[in-house]
Amino acid sequence: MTLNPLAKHKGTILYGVALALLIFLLKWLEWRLVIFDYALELYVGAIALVFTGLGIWLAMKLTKPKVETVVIEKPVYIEKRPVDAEAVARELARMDLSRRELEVLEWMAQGLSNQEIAEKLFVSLNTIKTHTSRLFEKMDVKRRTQAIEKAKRLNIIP
Amino acid sequence: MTLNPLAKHKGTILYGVALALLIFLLKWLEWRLVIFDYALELYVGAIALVFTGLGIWLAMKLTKPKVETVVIEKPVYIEKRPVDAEAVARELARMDLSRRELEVLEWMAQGLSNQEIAEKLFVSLNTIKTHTSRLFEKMDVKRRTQAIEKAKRLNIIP
DNA sequence: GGCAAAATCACCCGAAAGTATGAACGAAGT
DNA sequence: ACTTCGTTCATACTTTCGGGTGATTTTGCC
Repeated sequence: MTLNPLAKHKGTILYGVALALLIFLLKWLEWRLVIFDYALELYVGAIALVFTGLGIWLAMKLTKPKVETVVIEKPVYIEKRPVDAEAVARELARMDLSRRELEVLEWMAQGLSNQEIAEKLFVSLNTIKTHTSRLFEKMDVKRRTQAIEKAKRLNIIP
Repeated sequence: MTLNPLAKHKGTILYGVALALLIFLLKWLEWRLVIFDYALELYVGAIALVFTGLGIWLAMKLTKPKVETVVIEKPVYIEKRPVDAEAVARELARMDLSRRELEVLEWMAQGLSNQEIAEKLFVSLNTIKTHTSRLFEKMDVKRRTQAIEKAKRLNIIP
């Protein structure tokens, strides 16, 4: 979760505004209720209720969700291709493909044209071209077919 | 999560007790503070603070913890991808690729350009283009990348 | 708040790939 | 002899791909 500077303090700002409104409300209540005998008790009760609610709301807003990790065993069919895991890892690290580039690579290996990939990812054709260019550069290949071949050989792609 | 009847209402009971204690505290404060001029404001402020805290505490205790479930797929290694040999054979028969077309397909999957394949097979570029065209037609694909994908999927190519 | 990387998009140009069509040749089968 | 099929090659044309350059926006991080 990343928040821009405004959103980061949204809670605080909301709290401030809510507090201001409450003070007006309380002043009004003070003025209205002093005419009764049991005004003070009612007033205090109301304040207690309102601020209890405010506390609850605050807590709801501000508590961070607990992250629970669930490990699910999912059967994955693996080719019995003997691979030098270390060499693969080294080459993968050297390539350092970004998430988007990897995504493009995957669709590319599925046989999609740049145009089709662009439509699938909701971006322009030019963007895909840029991605593929950097991809080929990083992977040290000249064509998409070579990229696919290398990716399959390194098990980047099933 | 299963709770016994007592534990189930622990929060409520605690809240009740806390409330009782607070009332005593408030009565005491009321008695102590009425002698000052700004007693009411202080009193109200204290109540607001205390009940805000109470609300937060309540929310913490009573709300179910927000849980973000993160699913981690743990790969379970299984021998080999199960292939429907018959279906593959049927499709292969339907395609009925010639010797030369198969050869071109293999080099294609290695990432070679048409020009490179032509040089490798000692024929002209145009010849390779003809082969690839008929290949795509037979395989019912539009691009070489699709042909490669399909060929790998059907185990025509390692 | 500012920096660096990633992602986005555009334009141009040449290369490669793919489509369409036609044609020549030889081997295999009837 | 005739047909069929695979292979070969060519020309012309369209589409896609890939390289190069530059720019703006978004995002992650310190």
